[in-house]
Amino acid sequence: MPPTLDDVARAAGVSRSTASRVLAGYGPASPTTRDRVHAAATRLGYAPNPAARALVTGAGFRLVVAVTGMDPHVLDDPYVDRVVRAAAEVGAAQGVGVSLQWLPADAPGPALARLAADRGVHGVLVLNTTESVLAAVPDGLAGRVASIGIGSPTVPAFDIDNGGATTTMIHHLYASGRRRIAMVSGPQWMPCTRRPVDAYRTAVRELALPVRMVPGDFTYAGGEAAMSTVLEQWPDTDALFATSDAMALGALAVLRVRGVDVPGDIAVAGFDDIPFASYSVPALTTATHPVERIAAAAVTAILTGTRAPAATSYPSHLLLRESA
Amino acid sequence: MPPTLDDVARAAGVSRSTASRVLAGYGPASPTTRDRVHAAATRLGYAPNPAARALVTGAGFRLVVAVTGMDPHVLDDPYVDRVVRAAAEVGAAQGVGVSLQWLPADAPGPALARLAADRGVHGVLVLNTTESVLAAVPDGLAGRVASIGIGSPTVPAFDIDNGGATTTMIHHLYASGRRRIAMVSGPQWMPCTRRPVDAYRTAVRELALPVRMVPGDFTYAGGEAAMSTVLEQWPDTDALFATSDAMALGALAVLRVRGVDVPGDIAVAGFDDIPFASYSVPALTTATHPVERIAAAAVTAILTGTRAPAATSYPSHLLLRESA
DNA sequence: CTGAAAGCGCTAACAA
DNA sequence: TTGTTAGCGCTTTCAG
Repeated sequence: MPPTLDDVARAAGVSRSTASRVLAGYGPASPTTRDRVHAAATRLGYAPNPAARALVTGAGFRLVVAVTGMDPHVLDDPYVDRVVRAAAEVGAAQGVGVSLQWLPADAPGPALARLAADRGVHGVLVLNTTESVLAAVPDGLAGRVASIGIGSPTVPAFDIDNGGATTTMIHHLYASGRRRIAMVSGPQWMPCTRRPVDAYRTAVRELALPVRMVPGDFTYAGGEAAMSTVLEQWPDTDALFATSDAMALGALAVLRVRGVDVPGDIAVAGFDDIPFASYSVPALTTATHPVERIAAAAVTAILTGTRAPAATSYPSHLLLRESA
Repeated sequence: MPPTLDDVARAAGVSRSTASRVLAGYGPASPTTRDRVHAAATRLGYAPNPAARALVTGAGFRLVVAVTGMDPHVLDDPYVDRVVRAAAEVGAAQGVGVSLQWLPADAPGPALARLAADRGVHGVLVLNTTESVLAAVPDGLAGRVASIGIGSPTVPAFDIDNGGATTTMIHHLYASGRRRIAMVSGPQWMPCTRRPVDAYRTAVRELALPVRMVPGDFTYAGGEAAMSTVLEQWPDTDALFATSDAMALGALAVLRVRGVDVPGDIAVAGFDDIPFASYSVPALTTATHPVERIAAAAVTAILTGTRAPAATSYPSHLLLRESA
């Protein structure tokens, strides 16, 4: 049987409450007592029972990653994998585990209510969220929710600066001589699509370039379709910025089949820096997407319970390779 | 305040223990009582407090994914991401979270002991494990550990049949006319490397083909190096089986640079079916690696506490594309 | 600065 | 078939 706090207290010759205080680093305690308790604890290999602690403090011990989407397939995404992985790694240090679930975009209320009622839930990290989902976050969850993406007055946001990344990318393409730059955006219902679109519009207006925008869906197939559309609609396009590497790789495939030289005829840039972006032919120019760091920060904010700033933005960095 | 079991019992006009029994679906209870309790529970929106339950049952509420390796970087692997993701999804249903940590291959003892002592740990899923790690699993963890990879008398194994996959792949290559088939294995210290190697040796012996084996490390760069070695050592090689898609893609890159036609001159096959295997040029022939299903089964075994069979093997399926 | 006492919400003997 | 009882291990007032 693992030692309990009582064992430690007895070994140190103090009461259980004193031992508790010392080990929590909380209230007053004489140096002597402090030392004795710590010594006893380490000697016995004492580890607090998280269940007992959770019971009395009312805190949960599980962090839920809730992914907004139309259907449960939104969970099948390497991006989600990375977030969960990072969360599971950060949580390990504090003894909190991570669980993953889908949050129906059209009716998030019940699921959120369930999370709020579940005493086992320490906090919630929402992904791909929308305004309506954020509006449906119950008061019971206040202060223990964070979002990777957009935020709200009650939900702090941790997000990549994809608007800035877009601006940087367009300027890079312009600087390398491109003058007819098309962009493939994400799905229009996703809030994370807005800033890149705005940034693109602003940039091309300022540079006096034509607006060439095609909506995409972040997938390889979507990238193929978008590239075909662009080629058909604006045959003289000399650069394409796709807001995901998967779409950029799809675009690359279409251009290869059609015998279009990249980057000679058309430059192609992606976004995310997925593992194989550097192994495509030509190697894909893209921008980083420090998912793990963002997720770690969001999880830490939830776990520490510190009042996080309304929005924390993470810079993206250009990765210049061969395709643009 | 969320309702407690006492509230439910009072609302149903029964004692707390009766309510507990009914809700647990455990002991005896008259149909009337049963209905009344259930009705009260749903009316009140009762959700049991997992901490209280864990405290009294002594069960943990956290499943630890422990990845064996030389250094903490072993966690930076999409494969680990997938396992953790699958575990987090399965655990969500039972209210258990997942946390992730590295298990030093050379000194797994202390970490394992800590896991065994931590009352918050429900069970442990070990990855990439070795015999010595399995031998170091403390008794305290008995019955709540599972392995994806090799197993031991106390640790049930859930694994892909990579030996069978190898045999199938070699026979496929043979059937398509290849007679000088090289293989790039995984790192030799990893137990999961053994069966494919044995299967390869057996297959080529039976087919009266030469043995051409190069050790790899599962990485893209390792695949490049291995391909170069093969070309140098056995220039007339007409097929390469790499035991990871990443290595196969590296091999493909080398062949492209050297102007070797794939699959015309050399057939290349991988293993894993990573997301972009189908988008390489030529599209990669490979074999599936149903990680999520395996992980889900292992987690379920730990969670249900059922005595799992010593080893469960999952079949791999050939995915014929262009490269072989 | 320290100890006594109460109780978090639940399960599981045991008694009725 | 049901209720009573006794904790699980910890934190936290409240007295000393």
